[in-house]
Amino acid sequence: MSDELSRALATRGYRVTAARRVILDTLVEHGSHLTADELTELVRQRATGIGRMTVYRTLDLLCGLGLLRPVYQGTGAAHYILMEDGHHHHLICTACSRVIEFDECALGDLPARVAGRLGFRIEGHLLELYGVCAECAGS
Amino acid sequence: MSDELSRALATRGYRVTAARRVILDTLVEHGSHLTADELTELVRQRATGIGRMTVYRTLDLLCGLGLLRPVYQGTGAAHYILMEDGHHHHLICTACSRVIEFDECALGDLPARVAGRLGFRIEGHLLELYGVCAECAGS
DNA sequence: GAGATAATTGATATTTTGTATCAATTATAG
DNA sequence: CTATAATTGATACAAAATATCAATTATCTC
Ligand SMILES: [Mn+2]
Ligand SMILES: [Mn+2]
Ligand SMILES: [Zn+2]
Ligand SMILES: [Zn+2]
Repeated sequence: MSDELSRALATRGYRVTAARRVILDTLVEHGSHLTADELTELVRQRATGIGRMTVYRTLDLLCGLGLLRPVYQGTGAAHYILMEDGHHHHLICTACSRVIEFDECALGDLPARVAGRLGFRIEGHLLELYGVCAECAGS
Repeated sequence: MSDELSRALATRGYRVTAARRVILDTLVEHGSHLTADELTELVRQRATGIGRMTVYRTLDLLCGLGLLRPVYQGTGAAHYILMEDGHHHHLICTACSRVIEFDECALGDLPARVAGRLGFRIEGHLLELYGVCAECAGS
């Protein structure tokens, strides 16, 4: 929910402005995987006059809070994924670049083990599995 | 080793040219996390006259073969990580952006389970754990 | 509510990063 | 060596990200 993102901003002293609200709503409703400029386009369909810079800055803000994460998905632009509950998981076809999400998160005690050894406090993770999808394999 | 990368190119019909050899050597010896332009700089210290495009293309080639992977590490440019044995693991401090590698790979049968369900043939993965490092936490 | 204060915004300019093109070069096969 | 095709690198271009700053807006104090 975009409400959660709003609250996350608010509790850290950031203002939840009209522009930011539209950006967050659009981001959440579209379900991530957007680039900054793609998001700007969508945002401008809802509210005219929102600057590109504001979108970039809002994305940076969320990234800084660990709620969002830039990843590559083929092109040169960053695609942003929401880190709901701190994590996100992808299955990516290296042949057709298809990206599939999956929820299963069976890392077990790996994060805790690694973190403990190195003195980290873990907050989340991104797991991307690479392979060849059924369509691309059977050709 | 850069020999492995060379062989990977060779066995797929790509020529292992002088320029490519220097690029691969530099990439491996420096131990990844470089951007394309950073790598270009380093490459040019070893062999003058190597074009930026050749570096970009060689990186693309390796990415296409699943031996390399672009990730974001703060800046707007792609940082390339070597996918030795098909995988790579990061521990990233969200406070200071420090990136630590770890080898431990205890995903268990997760890849196989997810892959089986969706008809994927898995070739590798990237796991990034996000958190706060000891230095940043104790301040 | 009015004014002071500081955060935020968006236009603009600039830099950085990535891509397309193409003639010249180089590697490989025969 | 010659023919062929892959590769290269200069150049031009496009896309993406960042810097700047005056104008606007939100919040706080009164
Ligand atoms: Mn996703
Ligand atoms: Mn790494
Ligand atoms: Zn596919
Ligand atoms: Zn740190």
